[in-house]
Amino acid sequence: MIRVRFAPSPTGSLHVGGARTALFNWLLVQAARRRGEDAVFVLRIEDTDKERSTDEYTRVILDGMSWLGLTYDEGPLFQAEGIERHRADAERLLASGKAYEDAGAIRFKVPQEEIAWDDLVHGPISFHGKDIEDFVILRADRTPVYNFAVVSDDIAMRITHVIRGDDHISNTPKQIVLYRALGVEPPAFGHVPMILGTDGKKLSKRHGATAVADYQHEGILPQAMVNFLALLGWSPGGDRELFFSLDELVGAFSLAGIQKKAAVFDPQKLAWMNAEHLRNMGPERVASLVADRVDGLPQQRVRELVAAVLPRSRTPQDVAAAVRVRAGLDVPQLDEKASAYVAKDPAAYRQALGVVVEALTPFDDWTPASLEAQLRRVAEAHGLKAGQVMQPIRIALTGSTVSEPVNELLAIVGKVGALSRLKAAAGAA
RNA sequence: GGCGGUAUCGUCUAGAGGCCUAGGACGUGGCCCUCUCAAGGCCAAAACACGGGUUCGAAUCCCGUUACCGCUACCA
Repeated sequence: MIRVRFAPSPTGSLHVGGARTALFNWLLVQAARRRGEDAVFVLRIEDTDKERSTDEYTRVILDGMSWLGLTYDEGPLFQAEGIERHRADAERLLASGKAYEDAGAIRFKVPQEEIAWDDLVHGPISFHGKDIEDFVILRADRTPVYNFAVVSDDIAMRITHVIRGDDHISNTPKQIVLYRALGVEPPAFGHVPMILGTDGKKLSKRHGATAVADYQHEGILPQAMVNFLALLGWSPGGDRELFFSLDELVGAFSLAGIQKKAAVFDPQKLAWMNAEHLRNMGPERVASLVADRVDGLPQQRVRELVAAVLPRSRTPQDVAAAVRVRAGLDVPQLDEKASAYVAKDPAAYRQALGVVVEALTPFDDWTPASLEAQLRRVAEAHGLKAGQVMQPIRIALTGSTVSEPVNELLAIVGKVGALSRLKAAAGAA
């Protein structure tokens, strides 16, 4: 039977570091269940700051976890709700002489002995009591201090495995002596590496997006986020790194693969991984993902547009924008490179579009293969290179210098829409 | 300062004494494909922090040094 807990502070966001700790705990539970063991995931909120609006902040954590697909079995339990027990536990230590009063507060007397444990990820770690000062467990205002409250709560929740960030290693000996003083065998501890920003410093706001919600809004898929986070500080061994579902991850997960060293969060790799996940979903599922952004186009039409656009998209936003412009829902806005291309020789751009319009207006075999042949004939007839004809079309139709091949682009846009767009661009440029 | 943790390409990592001329991935550079590339294919540059041991043999084990990180609060 294992019971683990995830204990975030309600700070108004679910930090990627916290999300990853939650993920590791969750994975540990799921993997145990798969082996037929009883396993329980408890959610505990460290809500001690009365100034914060806990309900709202807790909501953010819950939302983040559910977006990632991380379910919990018990909770959320709140640290503040255990305050009577914390006080009673402190009184007990006071009564038994294991703690003493100091300026109105209760201070724990740290035993002068070796304090060691076998860390689940680091192996044996040991401290000596003489290096740890007696610390306050109950403040003068009778509120508990973190190191004491967690222990009391984890005992009450019968937690067997504490998986948390490396920054807690130095807290662990304090907590272990507290467990013993309270007459309870300490749980197993595992400290997972921290997540750093690209400058090697602890990931913080100044690194840009640090909350899972930020990435959600940027168009990162939850599967991609989970996949990426899992691989930050953990490795299945070998070369595998794409896991398209939580289920695959559970199958590969083991505490043994957890790294000891801190990992740098690389947004570029996340972006790549997101594109992989997006393509893996396929046109069908991506189409339903962007369904609410395409103004009620027929499903079948959305699906074929998505299929055309998917290979060059990294996020659902990319897909939606590309689909909309091809469907005629948005007028193409020339991006920087496209503007530069046109500006280089506006007359040539306009002329190329002119001859294309002329050649395509009477052309009815609107298939990729025929369009390709027709376009090449046009180019040759006017002494132009293929690119001098193709690129203006691409820009006029999408506003971008990058897209699927132009013949395919024309086919997917359709004759009527393409010609009117081309004519407009030929006249306006 | 004290205590603790960590140390393989720029980044994520494989590696658990010989399989390592150190593998993969992101990113970077080049080539191919080609009407474009944010698609696809191929190639390249790029790392065992340093110094001592142990061993026939060390990226892998031990010690030291250095660097980085954490804790050292009546913060969590």
